[in-house]
Amino acid sequence: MICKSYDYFFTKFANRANLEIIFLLKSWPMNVKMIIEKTGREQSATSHNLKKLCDCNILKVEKRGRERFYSLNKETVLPILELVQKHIRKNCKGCKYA
Amino acid sequence: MICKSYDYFFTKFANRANLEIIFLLKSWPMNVKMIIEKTGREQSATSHNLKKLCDCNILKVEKRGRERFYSLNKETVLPILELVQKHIRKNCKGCKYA
DNA sequence: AATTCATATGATTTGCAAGTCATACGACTA
DNA sequence: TAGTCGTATGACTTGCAAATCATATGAATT
Repeated sequence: MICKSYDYFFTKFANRANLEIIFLLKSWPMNVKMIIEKTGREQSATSHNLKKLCDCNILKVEKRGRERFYSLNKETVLPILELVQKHIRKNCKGCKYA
Repeated sequence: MICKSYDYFFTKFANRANLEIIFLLKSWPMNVKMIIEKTGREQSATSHNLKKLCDCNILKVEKRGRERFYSLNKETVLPILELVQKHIRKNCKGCKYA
């Protein structure tokens, strides 16, 4: 069924921690330490999250020494976020969390 | 935090049953009975799902007698689905579910 | 070579969203 | 007005994704 891959993709965005990482990396690439500092979450949890985000190419990694720099796949992710923002602004005035 | 409303929105798409409904309603509006028939899922579950999808205006409802017709908010949802499809095709060749 | 630093990994636990079950409700029909 | 049809609702249960915990890895530094 086609829905599977969509589900798989959307799942990554349906998570506060992941979204925080994504929004954070809109500015510039960061290594794990920086990401942890900014988000205030656990190292291990963050590492798991980063892996999943890489799995479907929402993020990409680059190794430098013992650090790893994660960057956002802006080409496809930013336009999606824009459309979603548009929807939220237009349609979610009365919504629970908007 | 801004992420909340995004999370809330994306959660609706990160679910097989919901996605099936969304894709189904790309063709035309349907009442609950039709939706159940096509998806093969439980009436009660479907009703819960439909409610959530309406909550953030991914779907809208129209009452006709004792039936309720659900239709997709094509204006904002279709463009999002297209971009996501694009991402999946490009970036998820080797992904678990793509 | 031992230690520390940056990060990943695997196993386990846990929280919560989604499904189930039972029931309610309102609109139509006989 | 009793019954049934289409759908919603609320309480309860459950499955699974995400967080946690403990440990590993590999690269730098001493």
